[in-house]
Amino acid sequence: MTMKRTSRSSIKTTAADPNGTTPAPAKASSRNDRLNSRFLQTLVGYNARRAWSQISTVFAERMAPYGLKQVDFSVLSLLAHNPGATSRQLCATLDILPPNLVNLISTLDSRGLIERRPHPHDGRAVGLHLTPEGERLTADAERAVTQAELDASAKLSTRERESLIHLLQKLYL
Amino acid sequence: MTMKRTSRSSIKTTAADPNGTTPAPAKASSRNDRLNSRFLQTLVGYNARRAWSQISTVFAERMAPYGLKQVDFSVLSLLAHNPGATSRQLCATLDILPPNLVNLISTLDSRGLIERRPHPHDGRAVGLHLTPEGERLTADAERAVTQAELDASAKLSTRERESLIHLLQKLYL
DNA sequence: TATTGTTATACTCTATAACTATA
DNA sequence: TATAGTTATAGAGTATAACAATA
Repeated sequence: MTMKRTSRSSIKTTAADPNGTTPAPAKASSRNDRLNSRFLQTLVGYNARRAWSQISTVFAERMAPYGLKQVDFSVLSLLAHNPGATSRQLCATLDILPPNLVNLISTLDSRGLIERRPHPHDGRAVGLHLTPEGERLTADAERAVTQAELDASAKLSTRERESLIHLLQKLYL
Repeated sequence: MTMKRTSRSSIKTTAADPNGTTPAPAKASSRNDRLNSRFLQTLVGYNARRAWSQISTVFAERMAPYGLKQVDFSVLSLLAHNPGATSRQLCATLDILPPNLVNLISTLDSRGLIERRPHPHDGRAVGLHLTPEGERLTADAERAVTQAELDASAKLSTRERESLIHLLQKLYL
């Protein structure tokens, strides 16, 4: 498996200089690397993409020990709370296309994390269920994700974090 | 040019039923397509990705007449406010990798929207500038983007929109 | 020795068309 | 005729290694 690069931005920013705005030390380039991006920063879309990218990095790091990518985790978590769900339902809920779910499901099956059972009412469909091992791994991963989220949004207060989520949901729900 | 699919979600939701939670009409599938995704909805990352995806769709539609994708627009807008910027600076600002900017810059050049001039102080670098046509198109595109953003975030008040942007920037800046 | 811009390339993500088996 | 799951495949997005010219 090829790893996503750990993080570009985390190389350039530190806890002491989280904004990366400190004047460059003497050894750095004489030109200023950062451009004026004031207009882009007035856009919800631009900021949402940048923020998501930042959180993604933390997410990927914390999920690596479990061998899960974001979609993998989303599928497992949905199955934990919706046993017997079908591929079609996962696709509708996560807004992904059926062909792109096939290999993912197949891999989770091969790893022994999920099980395909005939659907009780529809011979075409397949009900997906977590195995006991899948349930354990998903529960662990959910705890790790919750912690990763808190770490990635450490600059926000609890109220700010809740407010942010509420505002984001107003955009897409 | 291949068009990104206009929008999955906008087909399934309407102004009258923005959440898509209304019980399915008689003709629809007997099973409920939507799963319980309460856990995922507690995650900033998940919500940011979904919200960005939603805005992306609107953005792509509105930028299609200009023949611009998101990165294209970001580059043009940065050059409008930072004439003479280098590829290296664009990469650092937008968090993209140099090899992935080459064709993009080359295409904008071929279209006559930007110009490459020798850098005044550094023989290795190339200063990028908008052409008059590039300036006109960028100004038009910026107005269209501003309007697209307002439309895509129409469910938010001005204060909410500003608050959302502020909270997102706390995550990545 | 380090950096800018570039080429070539590979891997992942996302999308469409078309097939099968069931309904 | 429509839907669930699948196959094959194409295109976009993102990543690394390595090179030439310049600092």
